[in-house]
Amino acid sequence: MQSTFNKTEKLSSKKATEFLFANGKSFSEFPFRVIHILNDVETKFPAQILITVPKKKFKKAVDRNRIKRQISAAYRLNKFELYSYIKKLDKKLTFAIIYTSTKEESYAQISDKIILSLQRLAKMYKQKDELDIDTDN
RNA sequence: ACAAACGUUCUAUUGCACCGAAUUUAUUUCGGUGAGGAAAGUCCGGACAGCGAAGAGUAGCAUGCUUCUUAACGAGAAGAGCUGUUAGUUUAUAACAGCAUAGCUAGUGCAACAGAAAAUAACUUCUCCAACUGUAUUGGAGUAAAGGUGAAAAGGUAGGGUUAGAGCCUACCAGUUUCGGAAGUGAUUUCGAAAGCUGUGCAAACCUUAUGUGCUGCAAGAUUAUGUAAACCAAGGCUUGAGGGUUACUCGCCCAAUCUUGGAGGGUAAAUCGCUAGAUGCUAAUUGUGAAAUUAGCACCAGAUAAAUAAUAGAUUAAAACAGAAUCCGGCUUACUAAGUUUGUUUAU
RNA sequence: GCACUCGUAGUUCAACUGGAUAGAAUAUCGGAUUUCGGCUCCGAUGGUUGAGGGUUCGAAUCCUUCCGAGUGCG
Repeated sequence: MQSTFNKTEKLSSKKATEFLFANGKSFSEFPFRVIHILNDVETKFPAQILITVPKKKFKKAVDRNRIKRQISAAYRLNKFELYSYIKKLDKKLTFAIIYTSTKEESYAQISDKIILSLQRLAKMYKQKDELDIDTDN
């Protein structure tokens, strides 16, 4: 499997975005805040991601672009563990990553924290999956 | 010394957007292209597109020495005038920097404190006349020569003149306006003559005047499929003028309510076009003081839509900034890099 | 993409279409009062009026260029 990051892996539908922010559950893993929910989205990939960096904290477009690129690079290299869990479910996962720190962090730190938060996300849906199986039994 | 231009390069791994080709019908492979001098601020000007049933005027807004450049401009070039600094000094003048530089002699308004008075100058002084009376006071008139102020005090000096004074008159000096000659496309400069003309400052105060300007912005606007309102259209009927629509207002223009029947269709979400070959770029020659223009040759150089152009590691290095296209151009403004290279100007040797 | 508004002591606000020393409350500090503290009273400190440039005799105020904060329209 290749560590791609296509247009179809990004959350771009307005409706789905509104649904996510209205009904999604969230947790924060500094310097990120993750909002996530299951939804029916037309894509080949098991998940769609939305990366945002607030304009209030980073005035310059160059800084915002750089952080977004670093996050997306970290995501595409470390997404497979999450995919393996989501693939078992019928629905697709949509989630947003919001950068909440006011400073620019190094790439090593961002990559570590992305791995951590993806693991947390994966764990939550793994538990649900197993619980469903238990109730069936 | 100052100003301008140039805005690191390469390797490996993993990736992104668009275009083309192949394979083949939803993917894969290969190749090509992929941010800036400011892409920024949005301070101006245009192109392009739509809006008004056709149009006119007003308001509003902007600009304001001259000539030129330009598609256009509030931008730029070359000049004129004014102001300031420096050098020089009896002056003259030179260099540099800046200037929203039409009109307070169209009208209105404002000018704190101080000062007699801040724009119709009479408070004190000075002079004359009258009263009372006895050497002072009161009243009337004249007078801008003197009065410590102030940012600014009503041309300056000298003489004449007068009751006292005054451009009241004369001479010289300074300025203003008008007329004429010369130079210049012109702003203007310069020479001469005339007018006692001497009229404070502020228009980035209201305003007047000249010129320009319709309004809204690519979320403009066009098309497609899904599908339907209380909004729209047509016909009939009622009504004959209440009202409604039309860019900020006025005129003008358009419609004719409520009811019945029929037709067509919006919001919302999405896709395609608009969308990148152009007042284009580079080079050379010619013209022009210059902004710039003309001609010739060559080139095709981002087009995304939560938004691609990158992430990591390493090398090169003294160190590498400001910063990321969103319809497109021309300017202005602001931000900014170590060493260096190139170009131009000036000064010194 | 357009169209606007506001920046004044540490904080919250004033300052009349330009006039002098930019004022008030509160906070801070000092003193008085109290056995001590609070309340109260008195006094002091604190401002390059967001930054630069211009107009004017004179600018917080007028004009202009930036910086920052915020609002509206589609």
